[in-house]
Amino acid sequence: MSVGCFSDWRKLPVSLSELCINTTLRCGQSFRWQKLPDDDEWRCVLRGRILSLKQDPTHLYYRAYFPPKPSSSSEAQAAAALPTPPSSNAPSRAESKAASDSADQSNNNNDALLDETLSLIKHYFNLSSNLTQLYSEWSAVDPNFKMRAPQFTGIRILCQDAWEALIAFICSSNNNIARISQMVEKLCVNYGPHIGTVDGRAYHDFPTPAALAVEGVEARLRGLGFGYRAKYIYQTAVMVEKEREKGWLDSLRNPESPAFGVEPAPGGEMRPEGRQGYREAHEKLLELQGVGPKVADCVCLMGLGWGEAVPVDTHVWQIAQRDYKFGKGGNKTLNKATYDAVGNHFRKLWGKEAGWAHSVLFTADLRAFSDRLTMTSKKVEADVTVKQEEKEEEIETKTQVKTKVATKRSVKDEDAFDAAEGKEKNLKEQAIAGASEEKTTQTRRTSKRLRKQ
DNA sequence: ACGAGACCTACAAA
DNA sequence: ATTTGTAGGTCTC
Repeated sequence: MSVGCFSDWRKLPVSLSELCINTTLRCGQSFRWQKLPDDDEWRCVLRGRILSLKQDPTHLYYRAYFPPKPSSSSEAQAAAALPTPPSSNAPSRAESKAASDSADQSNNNNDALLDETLSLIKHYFNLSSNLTQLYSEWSAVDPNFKMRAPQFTGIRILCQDAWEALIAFICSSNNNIARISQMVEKLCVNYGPHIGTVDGRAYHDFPTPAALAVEGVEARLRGLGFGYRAKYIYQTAVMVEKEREKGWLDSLRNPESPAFGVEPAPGGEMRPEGRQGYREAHEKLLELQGVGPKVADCVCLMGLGWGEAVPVDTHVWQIAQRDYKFGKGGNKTLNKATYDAVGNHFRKLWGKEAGWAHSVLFTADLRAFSDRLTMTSKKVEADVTVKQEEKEEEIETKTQVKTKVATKRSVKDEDAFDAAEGKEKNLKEQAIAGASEEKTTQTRRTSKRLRKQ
C-alpha cells in the first residue's frame, strides 16, 4: 500500500490583523479544524487534501497532503474514486490529476498542487478583501464596534463549502460547539471519503449529499447521538440530492463571491433587507428540513458569500439588547419580527458586510475568548458604558423589568471580569437594559407545512 | 399570527 | 454520585 506524505511548508505573507487563524478557526464558523496538541498547527481536510496551517506575525505557513495516486491498491482506488466535494464545480480535481501524472508519483512536493492549494487558501479565507480597511469602516460608523474590535482583529468570514455549512449548522441547533464538532467529525468518518492517515489518525473529507441521502442514514445517525437532527440531515440530503437540480445550492451563491474557480459577477443593489439574491437564497433554504432563519443565514453568510446575512441566535440577540437598545417594551423575545429587525438594523449600520462585522462582535463575546479582555480594555469598556448611559438617560423609561436574559448575561460576564469590576458592570447593565425600539417589517413566509401540501 | 413546548445528547456544575 | 441546566434553533400545535 502506497502512503502519501506532506509537502514541504510554503509561506504566504499575511499580518495577524488581516488574518488570525487561531481565532477564525475556533469561533464557530467551521467545526472541522483541529489544532495539533503540541504545535500550533491546524489541520483540516479541504477539497480532497489534508491542509496544514501555521502562522507567525508576518506569514501564514501551509502544506498539504494529497492522497496517493490511484493504483492497484484498493485503498488508494477507493480514495480516488470518492466524489469531489459536492458543490465543487472547480477544475481542481482535473488539474491535480494532470499535475501528478506528469510528476514523480511518490513525491507530493508538487508545485502545481501547491499552487492550487494556495488559490484554495486565498479563496477559503476570503483574502481578497482588506480586513483592516473593513474594520476601520465599521469602527467609523459604530462606537461599540470601535470599542470591542481592537482585541479581535484578523477575524475573517470563511468561504466554506455551502453543503458542508448547511449540514453543520443544521447540527448546531440547540447545541454547543464541542458537540457540533464531534457530530461533524462523525459524519466525515462514517460517510466521507478517506483522504489519508497521518500519525495514526485517519482524515476524511466531508460527505456528499448523495452519501447522506441513503436509506438508513437517519437511524444510524440517531445511533451515533445526533438526536432529532438525524431526521433533518437525512431529509435535507434527500431534498438536495433528489428533489433539486444538480448545482442548486451553488446557484444561490452571491455572484460577487462565486465558488472556487468561478469568475465573479455583480451581486446586486444593497438594501436594509439585503440584496435581492440574498433574500431569495434565504427563502429557498427555508424550504429544507431543520433550516430556520438562523441556520439559513449561517449558510448564506459562510457558505454562499452573502456578506449581509446576519444570523441572529440567542447570543446575538443578547448583544443586540445589551449594546444596541433592542428588547424594549413588548419586543423582549426573539421572534420573526425581532429577528428581521436586528438584521436590518445591522445592515443599515454596517452595510454590505454586516454579517462579517456581526461575527467579530459575536466572537468578542464568546466565553472561549474571554481571556482577551485585558484590564485596560475592561476600563475602556466601563468608560464608554458610562457615556452611553448618560446619553440615553432622557429616553429611558421605566427600567424596572430587568429581563431574565440580561441577568444571565451579567452572571456570565462576571466570570470574565474580576469581582469588583463585575459588580460595577452589573449595575450599569441594569441601567442600560431597555431603550428605544426598532420598526419591523411584516414579511412573513409561508409555513413549511402549507407549502408541502 | 403568535407564543409555548417538545425535541436528543453530552458535559459541566451543583 | 445523581440531578439539573444548558448549548450559536426548529417544528408543531
